[in-house]
Parts: sequence; C-alpha cells; structure tokens
Amino acid sequence: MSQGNSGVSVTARQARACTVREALDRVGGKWSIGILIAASHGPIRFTELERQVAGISRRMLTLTLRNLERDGLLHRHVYPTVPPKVEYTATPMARELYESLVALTEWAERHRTAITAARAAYDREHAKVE
Amino acid sequence: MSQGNSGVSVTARQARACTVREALDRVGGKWSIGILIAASHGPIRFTELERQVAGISRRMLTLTLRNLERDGLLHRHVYPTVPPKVEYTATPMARELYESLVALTEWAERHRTAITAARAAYDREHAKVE
DNA sequence: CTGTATCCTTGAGGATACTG
DNA sequence: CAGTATCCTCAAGGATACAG
Repeated sequence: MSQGNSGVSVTARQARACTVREALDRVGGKWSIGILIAASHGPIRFTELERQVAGISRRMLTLTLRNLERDGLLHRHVYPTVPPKVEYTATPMARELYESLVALTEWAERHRTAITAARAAYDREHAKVE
Repeated sequence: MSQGNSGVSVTARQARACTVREALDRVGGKWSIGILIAASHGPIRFTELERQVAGISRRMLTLTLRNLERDGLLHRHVYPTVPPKVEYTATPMARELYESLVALTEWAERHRTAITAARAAYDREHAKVE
C-alpha cells in the first residue's frame, strides 16, 4: 500500500476498494474456494464434490455450483444418460483466479502466528476491565 | 492451479482451501477493505473514516475497527483530550495484505467483462425455460 | 468526538425429505 | 445420481437514540 498514495484522491482509493470487493464477492462464499480447488484438476462429479468438500450441505453445493457456473468459473457438462451424470470443470479464468489467491495464502501463512498473538494480547487486554 | 496437482492428495488440496479461507475471513467483511485502505496512508480519525467509507453505519464502523484492531491489522491511538481524539493506522502487516490483494484486483479487472458476459449468457439461457 | 446500546431486517447457510 | 423444495436458525448488517 506504500505511502506513495499521497497523490491519489480519496475517491480513487475507495474505487480500488470496490474492485477488490468485486473479486472477493466471487470467492467470498463459505464454499466457493473448496469447490473451485476440487474442480481445478479435471472434471469432477456432483457426488464426488460432496465427498471432497467436507461439511457442505447438498443445498449449498448446488447453489454454489450454480453461482460459479453463472460467473463463468465452472463449466457444467451433462451426459444424457440414466441415471444422470454431470461433470464440473474449472475454467481457465478460475485457474487464474486461484493463482492470484496464492499471494493471499502466503500472507496468511506468514502472519498466522502474529495474528494469533495479536488476538490473544487484545483479549487479555480487554478481559481485565471485565 | 496448474494440473501439476495430480500428485497431491485430496486432503492436502482442501487444506490449502482452508488457508485461503483463513485469509479471506480477515478481510471478507463488507467494510474491512475500505477501512484498511483509508487507514493505510497515515493516521485517520473516526469521523473521517465515517466520511470516506461511504455508506457505512456507525455501528459497523466500530465493530469492524475493533476486529481489525484485534487481528493486529490496525493500531488505535487515543489522545486523552476532551473531546476525545482517536487515530487509526494500518500496521505493516495490513499493508502487506493489501499488496497481496493486488493480484486479486488485477484478476477482477482482467475478467470483468468476461464475467458480465458469462452472467448475461447464463441468465438468457435460463430465462427461456421460465 | 467517539463511541455504546437497542431493536430490527435480511440473507447465508444447514437439515433433510422427496423426485425424475 | 443429481438435484429441488421446504422449513429453520443464526449472524451480519442497518438505523438511530443516547452517553462520557
């Protein structure tokens, strides 16, 4: 964020905040990332997703899949067989997204302990007052 | 996400998903980014934040500030004057976070139109059925 | 000025029975 | 198998009056 922003207007800065939120909204759901990752190395079926993304409900799986498909992050292929067979695959756009998320992952790993410590300190500090 | 994952176990992949969510949780709130950006180029006061982060309610401003402070992303300095004066500043950790978010921003910009188009196509496709 | 307290609304998400 | 439909819960967030 380098102080160098001094010449940039307040509204321009908040516009950037908007762009960031735009990206986060596509990926901020509780299950989006898990699904995207599971679907990123080849086609994967509904039931298999249900197994790999631990804890997800059937409803949320369907909903999140629909949203990701709508945003063009997942491709859905239906085989007209009976019983039905449906495969989901991450699009190139989704793979790029994941690569962008790596920076964030590294940040989380780098500061994990610092954050835990900060929380502990904060809680300690504010428990005294009761 | 490069197919090269083939050798990586399913659980290892989902563990990565966890780390990503960890980072997103710190920044996923509706207002975190806006506040962080506003506080990232020097100390800023409560009222000034209320003005710059357009649309935020007083309650959410307070809550989000407390959370960010607790996680060690904001520093809060109180001047013992009357009326009170409080300044918030982004910590170095928060600035690093923003830099990690840049990749995400660029992704959003690069694919903005593609996503809009994908949505339009999807909606068109699914409106026909009614 | 910088909050806190209170009340309210909404939407995300969970559980699960049912269906083509 | 791959969903949809239904009902329910809870936490995020909004509005705003009040307080030190």
